[in-house]
Amino acid sequence: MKVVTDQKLQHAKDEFVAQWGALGTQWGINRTMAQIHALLMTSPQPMCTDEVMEELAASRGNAHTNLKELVNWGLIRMIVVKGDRRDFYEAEKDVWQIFTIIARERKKREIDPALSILNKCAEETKDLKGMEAKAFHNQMKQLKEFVSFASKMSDRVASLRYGMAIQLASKILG
Amino acid sequence: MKVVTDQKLQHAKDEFVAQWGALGTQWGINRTMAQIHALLMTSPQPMCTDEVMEELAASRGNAHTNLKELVNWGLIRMIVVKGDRRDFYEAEKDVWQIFTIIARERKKREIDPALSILNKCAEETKDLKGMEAKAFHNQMKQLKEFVSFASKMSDRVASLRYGMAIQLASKILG
DNA sequence: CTAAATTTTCGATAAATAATGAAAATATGA
DNA sequence: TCATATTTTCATTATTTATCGAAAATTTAG
Repeated sequence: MKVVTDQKLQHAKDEFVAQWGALGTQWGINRTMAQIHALLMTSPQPMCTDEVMEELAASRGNAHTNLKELVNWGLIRMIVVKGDRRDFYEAEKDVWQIFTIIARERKKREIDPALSILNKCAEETKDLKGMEAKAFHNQMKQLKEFVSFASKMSDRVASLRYGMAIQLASKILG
Repeated sequence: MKVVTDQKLQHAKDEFVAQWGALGTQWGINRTMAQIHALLMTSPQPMCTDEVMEELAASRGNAHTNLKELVNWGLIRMIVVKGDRRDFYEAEKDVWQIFTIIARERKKREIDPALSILNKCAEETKDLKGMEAKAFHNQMKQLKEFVSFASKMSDRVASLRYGMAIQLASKILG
């Protein structure tokens, strides 16, 4: 029975890692990064680079680069095991933490640059005369205001504690 | 003065189209699709395929494919001009509409598939014994519940009218 | 200081994705 | 119906992005 359990567990884990990796590409992060994240989120212990390489059949360079990138995001952290000179890594497992980290990162990559373009185009056309120029300026302004609003919402929500977020959500869903 | 205005306007439009296109790639949609969307969002009239090709220096195949894709998303619509057998296209310009369309599409591509993986992995491990299996199952469950919650929120918010959304937002931002 | 272990970098290669352009299919008006 | 305009498809090519793997750099123990 123990063996069967282990097999089933291993199967589910492998599936999770593989599928999460495939999803990652939909998501704007590469397969290996998403796979490492999945692997560490479901690993009972921190893992070192060689274990990650082995588990995912990835090269050292690839494993290394993506481990560092995940550390940059804040989705995993480096762990020092004393008496061992290798670096180990463990994932943030709290779902709300994961969510806020991803929200911040996406805002940085997707919302902020859009806002800067919209601001620039709105600014450049604000004094122009003529129907067409006014229509363009107005469209930029509308977009800009909306994106700016979305940006603020994103910050606000990501800064809430989980409990507060749930409370807020109940107002929306209820 | 008219010429200067036209030049400035043209410059701002070109910039918007180019930059929006570059942003699109960050976004999981290809450059041409984002450029066409930018172009049509800021065009006073509907445009036909050849006009789009010309404006973006894109091939017919590329323009065609991405126009159709934008129609599928619901971000633009086909317009029939009588006495003209070409297809014309115009963009949805309302920012709240644009937002809800994109939210729906992202949910479909990013949230729903994640939820299905998490459900499967949680289901497969729900009866397993042992610490490790329980920990894995619990992690899947946590993730699943959160993603499912995010999915409901997304639906709910995207179904609101703009006025309601603003009202709700004021509770959050205020 | 030296040697071994480990991390980091990076040019080369592979894989995935986007774009082209021409041929085929379809629709329209005479 | 036929000729022409327009749309659609898709094999080929180009571009971008991801991965490899080995060399260089760094760290640590003795």
